[in-house]
Amino acid sequence: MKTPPYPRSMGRLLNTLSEAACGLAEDFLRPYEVSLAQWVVLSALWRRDGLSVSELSEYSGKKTAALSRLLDRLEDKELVRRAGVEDDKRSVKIHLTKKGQGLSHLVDMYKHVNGVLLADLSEAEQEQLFPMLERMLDSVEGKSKKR
Amino acid sequence: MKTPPYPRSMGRLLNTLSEAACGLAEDFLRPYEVSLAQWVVLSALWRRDGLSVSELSEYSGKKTAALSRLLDRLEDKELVRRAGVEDDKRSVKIHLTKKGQGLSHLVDMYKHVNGVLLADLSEAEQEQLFPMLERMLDSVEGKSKKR
DNA sequence: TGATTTTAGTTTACATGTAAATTAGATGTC
DNA sequence: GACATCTAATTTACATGTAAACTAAAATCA
Repeated sequence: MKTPPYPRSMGRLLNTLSEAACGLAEDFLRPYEVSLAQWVVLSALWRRDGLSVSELSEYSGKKTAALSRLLDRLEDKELVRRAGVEDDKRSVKIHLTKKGQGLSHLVDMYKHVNGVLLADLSEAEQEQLFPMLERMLDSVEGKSKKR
Repeated sequence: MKTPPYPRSMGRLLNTLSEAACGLAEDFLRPYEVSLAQWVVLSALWRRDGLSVSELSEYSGKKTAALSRLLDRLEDKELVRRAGVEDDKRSVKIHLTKKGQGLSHLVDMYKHVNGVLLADLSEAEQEQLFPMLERMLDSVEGKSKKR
């Protein structure tokens, strides 16, 4: 049973595209035994080490509850380590281990995905596409119950 | 910590958009106590009742393993019911209950999401946007390890 | 200062997705 | 017909996301 051609659903198209893009990323990361969710957190730390859980949440868009457990796994893999903060004992800063730093070249993973996604679009088309998508995002965020 | 402006990541943009669109859909469905994942399955059945698990898998893009459990919940909610097939006793057909049929107006939920997503794009822009996204999808599916 | 409210992070319960193993029933081939 | 193989669906183990409850510490304020 195929998706009916009309009326077209932008939501579904975005969803399919997003999952396809995630699939590419997962394929790329699989040899390194890092999940896409983990990569998102690591990529923040590769850019700036020692972020707090809250900062990672803001960066990644994930709730701290989700991060808490994800960080457990990154610690199990010895890619990061939690460190208490002297000034504010509620806060926890996350640091890369040597092993975690060793994967820092993966920070460019998204370029590989970008390359595949944009392979068939001209520069001019990309110039049109990005702003349209960004305006679409503005529309949704204006309507969203969150925020 | 904000997303850096350059280089732009199409993967991330698509992901953010997709999640925002899913959020809209979830908000819309919340009063009916139906999740988006459940809606996808129900929407297939509202169009054609009595699909098998495999057919639902093909339609929804979900693995049968995921559907199996999701259908358990839809059965718990008494929205669908499983029925064995005489000809092939491995196969299971899924039928809407009266209660499930009673929600069939939700089949148009995606139009609400479409409306918000496309609110700020002209007809002409939409005519450009859909084909570009579809070409992007073709690019990914050409590269994907799956299929 | 002492009580109240916020904030940071964690934990728990639940829904969902994947991969891999399992079960039972078709199918195909000799 | 009997054995090997394929297929449909389920089950299990695990990662991840959400919401809500919980803990501990900081900040506010009367």
